[in-house]
Amino acid sequence: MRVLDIGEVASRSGAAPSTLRYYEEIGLIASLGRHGLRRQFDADVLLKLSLIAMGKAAGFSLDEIAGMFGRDGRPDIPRGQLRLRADELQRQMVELRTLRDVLRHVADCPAPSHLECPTFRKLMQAASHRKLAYRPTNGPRSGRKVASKP
Amino acid sequence: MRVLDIGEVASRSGAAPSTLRYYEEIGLIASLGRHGLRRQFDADVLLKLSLIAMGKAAGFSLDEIAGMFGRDGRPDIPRGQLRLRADELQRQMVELRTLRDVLRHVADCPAPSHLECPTFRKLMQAASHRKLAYRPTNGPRSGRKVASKP
DNA sequence: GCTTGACCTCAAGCTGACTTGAATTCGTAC
DNA sequence: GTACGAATTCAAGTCAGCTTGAGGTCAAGC
Repeated sequence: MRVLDIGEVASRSGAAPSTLRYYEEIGLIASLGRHGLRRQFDADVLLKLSLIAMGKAAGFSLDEIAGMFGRDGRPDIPRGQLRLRADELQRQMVELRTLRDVLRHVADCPAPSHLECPTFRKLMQAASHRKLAYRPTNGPRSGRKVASKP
Repeated sequence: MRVLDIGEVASRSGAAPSTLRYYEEIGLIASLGRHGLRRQFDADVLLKLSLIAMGKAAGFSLDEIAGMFGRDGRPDIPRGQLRLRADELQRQMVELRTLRDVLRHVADCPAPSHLECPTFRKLMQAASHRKLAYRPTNGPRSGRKVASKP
């Protein structure tokens, strides 16, 4: 079992030490113990950090990501829920693709002003059916708090 | 020229009145004036709010969005920036797809623990080349401040 | 044995995008 | 003319996800 100290985890994962400390504080990752003052981590933490990075990239909050790990720190989500999440990601992807296409169109459209471009106006029409809603910071949903393990 | 008061703009756009006031405060939208205390808006503001919504969905900050309107209040979006953003959306999509695949795999994988499943590990390997980096709140970049018009 | 440099803790600060609350002011309907 | 409801202002609060800074501690290398 390889043991890494925080500095190494930091440089390998790209996360700042302060971030790792923060993650530990909120119970998202766990350290094995200390060497003097220095936190020591199992090398597995790198894998977990990758998962966390992916989750963040996908728009999940840290709370939600934390909910995806079981008591033993292993990923452990009811399979049905996983499939639901996957489907939601699928939908999100479709939205992103649409948006990407809009942006590309607008970037390449030769009309002097976008308001004069019929394609743009049409896209705007389509978009304006969507309602604005406030979502504090990022992430599709905020729910349970990250629990610090007792 | 249709004139709407703030309540109507709010209900049509889905943005809360407080949000509209906030947008006006930072110079993102402008009101025509008042009827008594009530702000009055040109109906055009709805289009602008749609644009703002799209911009937000695309990951632009309000600052950036504000920068996309010319002096006359018409959208005037730098094409290069749009392409960059589209490319970033592309990358985000790829991440989402990977995560979706991970989730789907995990949902269907019969291995007792995912960490022991070679497929899982391989997917994670692929993902782990990505570095984590802190981006304060949302949006890939924060830049100029929204200027209130003099 | 001393220095060095990376780590530690703890509280506080920051960013963006709003919301909330208290106290107030209107226009309109009765 | 008075009550009502919706809007107003302003300062302060909120949220996530960290970073920063001051002051302290430790293990390893010389």
